[in-house]
Parts: sequence; C-alpha cells; structure tokens
Amino acid sequence: MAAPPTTPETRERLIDAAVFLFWQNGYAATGVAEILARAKVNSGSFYHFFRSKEALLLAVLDWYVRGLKPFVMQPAFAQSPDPIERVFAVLAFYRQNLIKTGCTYGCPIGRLALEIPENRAEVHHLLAANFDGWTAAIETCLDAARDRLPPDLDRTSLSQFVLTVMEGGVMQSRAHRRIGPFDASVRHLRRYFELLTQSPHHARPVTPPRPIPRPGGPRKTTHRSLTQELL
Amino acid sequence: MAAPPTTPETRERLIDAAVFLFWQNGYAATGVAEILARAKVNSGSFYHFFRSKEALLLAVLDWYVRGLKPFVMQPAFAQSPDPIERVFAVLAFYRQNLIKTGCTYGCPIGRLALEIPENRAEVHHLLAANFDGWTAAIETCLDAARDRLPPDLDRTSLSQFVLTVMEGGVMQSRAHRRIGPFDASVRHLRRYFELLTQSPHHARPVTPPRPIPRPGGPRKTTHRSLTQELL
DNA sequence: GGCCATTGGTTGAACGATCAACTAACTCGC
DNA sequence: GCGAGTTAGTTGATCGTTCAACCAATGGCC
Repeated sequence: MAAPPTTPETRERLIDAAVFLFWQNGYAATGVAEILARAKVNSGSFYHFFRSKEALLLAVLDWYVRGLKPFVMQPAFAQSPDPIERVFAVLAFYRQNLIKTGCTYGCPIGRLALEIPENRAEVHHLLAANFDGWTAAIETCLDAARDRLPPDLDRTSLSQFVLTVMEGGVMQSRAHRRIGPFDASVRHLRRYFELLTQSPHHARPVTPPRPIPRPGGPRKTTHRSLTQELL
Repeated sequence: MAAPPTTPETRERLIDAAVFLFWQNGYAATGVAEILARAKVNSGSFYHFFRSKEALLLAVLDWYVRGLKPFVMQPAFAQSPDPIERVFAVLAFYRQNLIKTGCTYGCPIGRLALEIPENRAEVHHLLAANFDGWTAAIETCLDAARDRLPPDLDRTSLSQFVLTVMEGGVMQSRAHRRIGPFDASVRHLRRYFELLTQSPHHARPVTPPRPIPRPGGPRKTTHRSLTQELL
C-alpha cells in the first residue's frame, strides 16, 4: 500500500502510524510506544480513541478494506481496458512495491493473517473481508473476460488462485530478497491464463450454439447485456 | 510438520518446544519463558545451550532443513511412482495438516519468512535454505517428468510456482478457516499441469527427431540414462 | 458580557506484568 | 578436582494499560 495522505487529526495519525508499523514490523513486534512516537501522540490520547491495541488493529484493517478500491484496484484497472490485463496490472502493483523496497515488501494482510491467533475472531473477520474484497475485484475482471475462458471454469476459484499466487509470490521474493520468484510465479500464472483461453473446451461450445437459439437467449446477447451491466 | 519424536536431552527438548511454539505463535509472540515451561528447562540451562533466543531460532530452522526430506518429501514420494503425482502428494501433506488443525495450520517457514526482519541475515539465509530444499525436491520430480512437459518450460521456475501455490493456498485457508481456498488452488495447479502436458509444443519436438540420429545421441537414450541417474 | 458547568481531548507519569538475558551456587559423573 | 549441566533467582528494559490533573471550546444561565 502506498502511504495515504497524512491528516492532522490525532486518531488518523495513530492509524497512519499503525498502518506503516504493522506492515513493517508486524503486529506483535510493534509496540504501542513506537506507534505513539511515530504519531506524536501521548498514551492517554491513544486510549481515548482506542480501547486497546487490538482495537487499533481493527481500525487499520478497516482502513485497508476502504483503501482497496481507490488505492489498489482502480489505479491498476485504469492501466488497461482489457479485463485479463487488469488482473496482471494488479499483480504489477505488488511487483512495484517489491522493487521499491528491495524485495523486503510483504503484503500486510497476508502477514497479519499468518500472525494473528485464530481465536481473535473479529480480527480474522476483517482479514477475510480484505481478502474477499480483493478476490471479488479480480472476479469482476474474470467475469468480463468470461467469453475467453472455458465455460466450465469456476471464476470464483480462479480469482482465489490469483490471490494465492500473489501472496505466495510476494512471500517468496521477500524471503529470497530477489524479484525472481515473484516474476516467475506471475509468468506461470500468465501462461496458465493463455492455456485456458486457448483451451479446446472454450473453442467448442461457443461456435456451435450460435445459429440455434437457446431458451436462455443467444449467448452473444447475454454477453452484451453483461458488458452493459459492468459499465 | 508432524511433531518429531521427543528426546530426553535438554537441548533437544528446547528445540522441540520451540519448533512447536514458533509454529503456533510465531517468533516474536513466543516468549523464552514459555519455551522453558514447555521443555521443562530452567533459563540457566537455556543459555548454556543457546547464546540467545535467535540462536534457538537458527537451530529450529536447521531442524526443519534436516527434517524436510525424511518427514515431508519421502513420505509423500512413497505414495506414488509417478513424479507429477508426487508433487501433488506433497501438497496433500499440507492439506492434511490443514484438516487436522481445523484450518488453523500455517506453514512455519512461510510465517517466519514474513515475520523476521530482513536485516537478520543469518535467519533469512536458513529460511531461504528451507525454501530451496523444498523447490529442489519438487524440481527432481519435474525433471523426472520432463518428457511430459514442454521442452521450453523452465522447471526451476515451475517448482518455485508450486511452492508459491502451496504457501499462498495454506495462507488463504488459514485466513478463511476453510479448506476451500487451498483445494481450489491445488485444483488450478493441477489443471495447469494438465494443460502443460497436453501442450502442442510438447507434441512437436518429441516426435520428429526420433528417426534421425543426433550428435548428442538419440533422445530416447538420453531419457533412459537420466532415469537411471534418478534411481 | 461574564460566569460556570460540561465535554472532548491532552499530558505525562505510574502500574503490574512480561521480556531476554545474566549470575552465583550447586550437582553429578568421570 | 574438573567440567558439563542445572537450579533458582535477579536484572534492567519494555510491554499494554490506567489515571489524575489539566486545557480549551462551547453552551446555558443570569
């Protein structure tokens, strides 16, 4: 995540500081005192706004949920009208973060998902919300490209797979301090997409049913109305 | 990782305890006192064997490096003679761990790779060694299946991709507390493998050069001698 | 307009618990 | 007697949180 604009409000400053420090150090290894120092806030003020350190974490995760569309997805989608290229533009966003940080970048949500004990249900609910928002955005791209993908393909699970590749790829590049593993993973994902779009299952059902009307309406008409829905 | 057999030696008990607790809680959130309690060791003994908490972590990571082949790869490989099925048997090992833990399992190496600051070079060196050992084992399977994969395929990067999918998939299932994301990722990986093995690039170079001897020897002969090397 | 009460926010120290690490004395086997 | 290993406590620092006092702005009342 790019750093958001800094606001002068105390609460916002605390969240900003925590966004950065939880990303950099993780949750357990970030002390409240460190957040206070970064935000230039005293501890009494902290507890005025947040019941606890964990309450701040919830605010941070909420911040990420809100920022997903404006900071991640929309800038990436703006780079291409092609829905599949949009998927890879999202992945390029993470590549950029890796490059900018000398391959020390780790996806903050992924990291917190691994770190926070599973009995912290409220936290995990928000972590899952972040992941679901991410995959839902990818799935809209896959839906827009549905005529290029095999009809038997479950696009929900494919969007999950894209997230899997992003998280796993970022983790590998961070571990190795090289961009190679991330790039390799993205290349394989791209090759998988290419193979899917060239899949014989795809070529078969699209071509024959066209001259024969179907109860659900012609496939091409369905495709057009779906495109209009997305715009 | 399955818990290894417990030994009565103090040093081993400490490592065992740390293996479990670093996996369960992560490094920063596991206190030395907790390790001591679990291992039934006093702190003086701890510092007799280990210079510091981090030195214990290094021993834990070394333990994982040593345990990779006997505890992970060999049991999985024993489940099938087919090299590609062996890859998926390895992934099934992680699935098993997810099922056993109600999807709270997280890959310990992946978790530590995200958690430990990148300036801890010695730790990251051993983390990378763990990952490299893993991908190297997968790559031996891919090499054994090379005649079924496209010749232009970089099997090193494909083994990296398998690791990416494993780490990302485990992370997703842990975050969602469901096996679905992991299973979906593995299904997509399997489909990718199927598409690769059916790839037209594969059918082309294998068939034509056979009746024409080559300076390097017939391809089939090369294949046989490689198989003997692997046994 | 002045005074007072209320409210939201702030300061900065203190609290009890936990942290990683250290230490002196001891025990046991050779 | 010596060395490896152990016991059981201590150390100074840090942890997340609490607390009493304070300040400024606002609104209501006289």
